[in-house]
Amino acid sequence: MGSIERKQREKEAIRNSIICAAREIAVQEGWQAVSMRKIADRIEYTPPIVYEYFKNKEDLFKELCLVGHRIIRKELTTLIQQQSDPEKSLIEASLMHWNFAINHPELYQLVFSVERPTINEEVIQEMQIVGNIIKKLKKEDNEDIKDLVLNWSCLINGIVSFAVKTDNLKNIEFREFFRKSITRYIKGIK
Amino acid sequence: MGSIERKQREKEAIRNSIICAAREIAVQEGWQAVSMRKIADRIEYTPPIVYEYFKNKEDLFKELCLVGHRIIRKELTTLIQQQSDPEKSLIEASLMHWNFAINHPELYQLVFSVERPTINEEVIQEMQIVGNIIKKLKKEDNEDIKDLVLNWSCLINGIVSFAVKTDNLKNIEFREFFRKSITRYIKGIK
DNA sequence: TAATACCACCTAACATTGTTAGATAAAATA
DNA sequence: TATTTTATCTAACAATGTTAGGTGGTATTA
Repeated sequence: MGSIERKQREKEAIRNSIICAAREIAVQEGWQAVSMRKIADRIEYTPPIVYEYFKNKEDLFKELCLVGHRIIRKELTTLIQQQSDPEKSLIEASLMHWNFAINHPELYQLVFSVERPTINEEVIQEMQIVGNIIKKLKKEDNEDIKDLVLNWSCLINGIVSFAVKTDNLKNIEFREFFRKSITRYIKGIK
Repeated sequence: MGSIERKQREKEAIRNSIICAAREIAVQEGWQAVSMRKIADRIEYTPPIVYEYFKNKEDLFKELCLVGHRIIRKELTTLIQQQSDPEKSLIEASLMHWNFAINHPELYQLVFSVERPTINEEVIQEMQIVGNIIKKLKKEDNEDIKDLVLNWSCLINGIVSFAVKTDNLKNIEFREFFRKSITRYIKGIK
C-alpha cells in the first residue's frame, strides 16, 4: 500500500509550494507584503492550511532563511571542489555572495537582515568551509583563523548589504570596488 | 502676539513626542510592534493626530532614520575636533558606530536595515568626514579615497551588524575582534 | 452492510493594524 | 453676536495573523 507514501509526497509538495509562494510574493512586492492569506490564495487553499505546515508566520520565515543557507552552503561546497587555489577560491566565495544577492534578492534580504537573529549552526558551517580556504591561504600562523574568517564574512556582507541598500548590485563600478576590497583583504592577511 | 510662536513650539513638541514614543516602543518591543495607534496612545492623542505630523508610517520611519543620521554626524564632528591624529580618529569613528548600536539599538536597526533604502545625502556627508581622516592617514596617493572610505564603512557596518544579529555587542572578545579588524584595515591602507 | 472514526479542508470569527472621511466643539475673527 | 478656523475625536474601511469549530468525504471496524 504505497498510498501512504504518495500522501507524504503530496504533503511535501504543498509545503514546498507554500515556500515558493512566499518567495514569489516577496520578489514581486517585498517581504512586508507577504501575508498568510496571499500565500494561501496563491496555492489555492485557505489560510488555516498554511498553519498545518508552519506553526506561524515567524516559523515560515525561519524555514525560508534555512532555504537561503542551504543554497549558500551548496554553492560553497561545489566551489571548493572545482578550485584548488585558495586565493581563487576565496575570491569565488566572495563573488558567490554577490551573485546570491542578485539571483535570490528576497532570500538575501531575509538571511542577512539585522532584525532577524542568525541561525548559528548554519553560519558556523559556512564559516568552517571558508576557514579551510583561508587556512591554506596564509603562511604565518600567528593570527587566529576564526578572526580572519569572521573579518572576511563581515566585510563581504557589509559590502553586499550596502550594494543592496543603495541598489548598486548591477553597477559595474561598484562590483569593481567589491573586487578591489577583496584583493585588499587578501593582501592584508598573507 | 507671541501666541503664534507658542503654538509653533507646541506643535514641535508634539511632533517630537511622536518620535520619542515610536523609539520607546521600538526599544521595548521591537519595530514590528510599533503601530500608529500605540504611538497615539502613548502621547495621549488619537491616531489621526499622528497623521497631521507624518504623512504615513513610512514617512515617520524615514524621519526616525534622519534622527539616527543626525546623531552619527554630530558624534563624527565632535570627534574630529577633539582629535588630530588621523589614525586615532579613525579608530574612534569606528568605535563610535559600535557605541551607537549599543546606545541607540532601535535607531541602528532602522538606519542600517537592508530593507530600507539609504538616505543618500546623509551617507555622503558622513563619508566625506571619514574621507578627510583617511586622506591624512595614508601616504601614497595611488588609491582612490572614495574606495577606501566605502571599504571602511562597509567593514565597520558588516561587523557591527553581525554583532547585533548575534547579540554580541556586549561581548568583550567580540569587541576585541572588532578592534583587531580595524587595525588590520588601517595597516592595509597605509 | 451499517456505524464509527478519521482526514482534509473550509467558514467564520477575534483582535490588531494603516488610514481616512466626516463630526464636534472650542477658539479666533469679523 | 455671527462666522470662520483650528484642534481634536469618532467611526469606519479593508487587510492582517491566528484560531475554534464545522462539514463532508474516506477508511476502518462491527
